[in-house]
Amino acid sequence: MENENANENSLGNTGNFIHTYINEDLKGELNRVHTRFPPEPNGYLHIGHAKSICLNFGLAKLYGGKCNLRFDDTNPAKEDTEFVNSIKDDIKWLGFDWEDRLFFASSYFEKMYEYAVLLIKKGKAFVCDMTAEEMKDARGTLNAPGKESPYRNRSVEENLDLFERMKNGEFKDGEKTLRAKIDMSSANINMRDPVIYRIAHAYHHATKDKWCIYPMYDFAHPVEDAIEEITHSICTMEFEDHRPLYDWVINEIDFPVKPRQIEFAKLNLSNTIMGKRFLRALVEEGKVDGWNDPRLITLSGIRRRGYTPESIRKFCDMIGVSKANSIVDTAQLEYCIREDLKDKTPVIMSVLDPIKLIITNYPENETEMLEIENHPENESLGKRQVPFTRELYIERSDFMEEPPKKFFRLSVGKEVRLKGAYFVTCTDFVKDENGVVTELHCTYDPETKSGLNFMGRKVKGTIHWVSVPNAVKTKAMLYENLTVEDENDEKGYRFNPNSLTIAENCMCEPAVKGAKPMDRFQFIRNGYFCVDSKNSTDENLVFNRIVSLKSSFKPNLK
RNA sequence: AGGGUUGUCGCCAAGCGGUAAGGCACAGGGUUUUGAUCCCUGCAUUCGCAGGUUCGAAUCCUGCCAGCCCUGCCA
Repeated sequence: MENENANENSLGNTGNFIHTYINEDLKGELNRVHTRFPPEPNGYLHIGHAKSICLNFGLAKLYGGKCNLRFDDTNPAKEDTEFVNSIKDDIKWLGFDWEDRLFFASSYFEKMYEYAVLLIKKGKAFVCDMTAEEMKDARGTLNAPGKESPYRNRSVEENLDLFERMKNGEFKDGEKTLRAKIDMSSANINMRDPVIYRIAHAYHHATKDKWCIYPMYDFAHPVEDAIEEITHSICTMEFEDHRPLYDWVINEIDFPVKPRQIEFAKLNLSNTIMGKRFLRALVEEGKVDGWNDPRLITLSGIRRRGYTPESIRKFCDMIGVSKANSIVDTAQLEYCIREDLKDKTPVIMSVLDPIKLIITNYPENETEMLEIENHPENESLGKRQVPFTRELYIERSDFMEEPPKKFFRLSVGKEVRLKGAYFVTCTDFVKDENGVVTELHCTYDPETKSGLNFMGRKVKGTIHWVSVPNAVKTKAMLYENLTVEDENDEKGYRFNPNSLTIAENCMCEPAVKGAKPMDRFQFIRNGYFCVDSKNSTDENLVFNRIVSLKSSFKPNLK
């Protein structure tokens, strides 16, 4: 057990409060750490789940312990095998391994039933005939105690008989429940004789039609943890006031191992809605391209967008774990992916919004092959040949008819460097009937060829370009936040109709030919891009912009 | 007299009685054939507020204030 200095993560960050708790426990009787990640298979995992996965698997690794993957499938109405598969894929993708410890709450149903019977025999549980409505009325309020159920004092024998008949399907949904007998006047509403078993004649994804009664979370979860000999059961803050009930179940059943429930604050990201309801609505209304739309913060969406598992893990390490509810700045996530990609991603030229640049003093049918490095610092990425011709595409935003001060790009009379090629000076431009610039005329200076170490004069700007006859036309998907703030909306936000911009005429240099789904490039000055795994083909490449580059360029500075 | 919990820089977050770590963001400077990267530099006399204890308090005590969660046969 390497617990002495086990309070630093991979970033060398100091530990969080959970390390403190575990270190304390390890000084006592406990000599091992065993955690679990317990998703309900009722939807897709998102980045908030990644925080929990990194926490649970990370703790196990840190303390030389284990972490189980357990599907908490106690509510057949919401769950499906489709989700268990996607959840497994996402966890693997994130880089974590549950080894041979894949469990399902549903595989414990038999044992759970026996434990429920045990509680009945101890006089700690009873079958209740109240309807949901009656129960609600009797529960009391935040300020007033509840009333005891008239069925609370049934004999053990009667309870045993009734509970067995519940199991045997003699009653309809909602007709009866099994309730823990605790305290209807507790200030903690969770302790007011909570329902621990309900009747649901429903098809379960794993147990099919075997059961028609299902345990409630508050009963099932501590039992699952105890069966798996979990030492630390880590969950989110909203379960904090369920902990007395968790401990009640553990103690009444008298499990030999007593897992400790520890709560932490779930992740919130600025300008990002994490809620399942919101995500589902977007998918069902067709506002996004399925659960893996690259704008979504589902793990499948983020993966398709081009985020790496390393970047997500780094992010989770970076934001830390605490009990304070907080909103993490999305800039931190973007920092993590740039940081991960910057040294290992080849840098090539691609023009998102092209206009034509014609070098009037360059021969018409000539093609020069220029050698350009694939990464300014990482030489191991090698070099490539890039064709240069009289007609080029450059970025529309690299020319201004009336440039502000400190505009280091092109305007009539200005000279810039074409990356890896020559200096060019703009002499003239052409507009169409709508006043839109369509073409630039420039002259180049042969002496300024890249690599010749020309020192005659300097230019402030270097812009990227793509040879017109050699350009590979592709599509680039540019993303923004899915929502925008809206004070007039009751939710405080609304769908952002501009969350997707498609650059239909994205002109790339030939280096992109043969790119396969999930291949990543830095398009110089434009950001990191990833070949879309859904819509891209060899003939028609589609790129997703993972993230733009940071920029200190302030276009408004006059 | 409901219960639980949180409050340290714009955003995360260490700190656990010895005189405010770190990261992101931001600002300034240097390098640069990406206005990127990289490299420096700056960025809380102060820890929700008010008292108290102490030689000494973000850390202990008291009282306020604010945020979040809880009245599913969801998890």
